[in-house]
Amino acid sequence: MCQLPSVYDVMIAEKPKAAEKIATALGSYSRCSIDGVPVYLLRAGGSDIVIVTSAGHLFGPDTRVRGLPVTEIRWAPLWQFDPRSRHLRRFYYVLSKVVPRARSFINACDYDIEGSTIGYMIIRNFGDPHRAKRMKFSSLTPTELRKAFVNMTPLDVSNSMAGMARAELDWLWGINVSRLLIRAYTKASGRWRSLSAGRVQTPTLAEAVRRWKEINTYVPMPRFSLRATLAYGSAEVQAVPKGWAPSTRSEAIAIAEGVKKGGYMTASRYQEQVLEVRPPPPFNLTDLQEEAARIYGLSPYRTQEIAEELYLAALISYPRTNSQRLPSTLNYSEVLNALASNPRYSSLIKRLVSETGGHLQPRQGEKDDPAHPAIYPTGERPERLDRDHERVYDLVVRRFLAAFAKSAMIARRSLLLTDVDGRAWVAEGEAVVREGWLAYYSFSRPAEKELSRVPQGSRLKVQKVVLSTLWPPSRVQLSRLALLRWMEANDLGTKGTRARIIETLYRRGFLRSGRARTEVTDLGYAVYRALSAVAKELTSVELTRSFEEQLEMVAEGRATKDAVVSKAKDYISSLVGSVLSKGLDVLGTELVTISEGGKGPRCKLCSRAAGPSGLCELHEEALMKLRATLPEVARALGVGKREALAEIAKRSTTGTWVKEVAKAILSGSLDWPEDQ
DNA sequence: GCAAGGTC
Repeated sequence: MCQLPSVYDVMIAEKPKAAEKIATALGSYSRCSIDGVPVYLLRAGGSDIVIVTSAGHLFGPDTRVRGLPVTEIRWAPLWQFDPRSRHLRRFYYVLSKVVPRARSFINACDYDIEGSTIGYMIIRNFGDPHRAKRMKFSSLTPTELRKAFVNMTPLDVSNSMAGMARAELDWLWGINVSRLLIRAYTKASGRWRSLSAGRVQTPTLAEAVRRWKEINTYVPMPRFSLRATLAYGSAEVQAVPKGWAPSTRSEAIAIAEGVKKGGYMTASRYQEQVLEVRPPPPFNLTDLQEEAARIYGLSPYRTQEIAEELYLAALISYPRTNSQRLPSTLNYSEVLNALASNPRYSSLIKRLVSETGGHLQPRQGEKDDPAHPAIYPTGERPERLDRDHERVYDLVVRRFLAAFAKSAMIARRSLLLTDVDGRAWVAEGEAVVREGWLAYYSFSRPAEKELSRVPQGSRLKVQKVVLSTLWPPSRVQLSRLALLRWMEANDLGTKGTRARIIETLYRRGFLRSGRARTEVTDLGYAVYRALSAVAKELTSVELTRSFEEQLEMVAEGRATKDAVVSKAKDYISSLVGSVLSKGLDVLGTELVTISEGGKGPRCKLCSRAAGPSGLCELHEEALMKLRATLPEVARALGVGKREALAEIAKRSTTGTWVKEVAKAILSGSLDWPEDQ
């Protein structure tokens, strides 16, 4: 239990870890707890301070309205209506006991609009915004926190209003359009199903659709690769064309024969270039998710879950960060010493200390985060971790060690050659000449390849020339990781929500993991089409950009939250009204004909609704691309169109719909205008 | 029940 002073100022932190850091920074404190929620007591600036904490948002928008449209928003404690927020009840209880009795209130949540809102809502519900101040800090370091305490500013109400506006706009768009989808689906199919739309998830679905179409309508263009094996003494040298490529198969064959007949190539220049490769910066969450996916195939969401568990076990620092920078206040050698007690890292750390001579200057990245530094190991010794936790932890430790190590030195060697007809060829080699950070973080080690030094003018005997026809795969990717990268590049969602929102798309059945990659389902495509027809703004990142502009106006006091929200209410109500008044037809038709079969003509190649051509628009698009590319493929291969079509139908890199179209033409079940 | 944003 806690004995509170009779007069005190209360300081509200966003999360328990921050409360602890603030307490530590401000002086010697005593800590007690109520219901397991920590409370810190200390004297600072001549008064008694009580530090209490939330655990993220404590309040959120809710409504009693069940129908459509819904414009009534009530902010309510999350634990009262959101089953996943039940843990917040204890925090709510403690805040409701400690805050009201305070003399004044300090919002010490992270300095961003979400933090401003978290603290403001607590002060508004349990205290009094007129007797409140704001602490502004950009990191949780003692110096910064002390500075923020001395330089407190008036409560930043307009930032909180911007945060509330963000929440209300997201909620209005999300709840209304989701309900509209569900209702249309239920009406058209007679079944209930959970469907959803939102400012972040719907543009992400739209991007998945774009990529899915690209991949499935992809027609590979054959490339003819030549590889000459040359002998230099007892060494073998592999040479490939330099700066040119045969454009047809017959040309490639002629060249291969000419080179073989010529018998030798002449070395024109041997070059060696040593590249300095700096260590990668310490991890932010996205980089960690990328590496865990690349190296271990972990989904971004799984990686995030694991990182959060490692954080709660005090093994690593706060993972929901954008920063690639380690705090200068962190005692690096203390962390290294602690890590060295783990036999797994002791010899690596010994090596690191000797290589750096104890001079620990980490590589810092470009990206920063106002609230948190990059992810680093605390040095705490892990007890027992399962395989995936162990892997993620190991990545964090090694990336941390690598940050202090020297650059790697990579020698790129190349040998320029000329064949008897004067064409240029090149043989390449790569070697690690100094390991540097690669010794600590070996996941990025280049594949080494030898290349002996050959003096200029030497003749190298041609042993063989191999010609292979390549059908390069589409460069477009569709996977959880690819979508995550796209979201980050477009500033969609936040570090903490991106992976989760991607999972939502899978959970709703909009996306599905196929054999090798992700696919959009018929349902996902139907939802995308339906929304393009009735709420186009939801399908693009522009809605987020327009939110950002409006929120900035609110934060700067050039617009009020109520004005912005009420405009959105009007807009969404009329959107919902117009869809409802048309009997949900547009939505329902899209949802049902595409995902369930429905009535009307079917595509000759699948069960989707067909257009006038007898094909659905996806196979139609595949047919068009095939038509545009086929002549070029046939010319490159030196064969007729029908034979080229047979080749395309066989290739594993060909897009699925293109393959289906090609097979149908070959079997005669689909007309091919070019034949007539 | 539907969003997206905090964080346990």
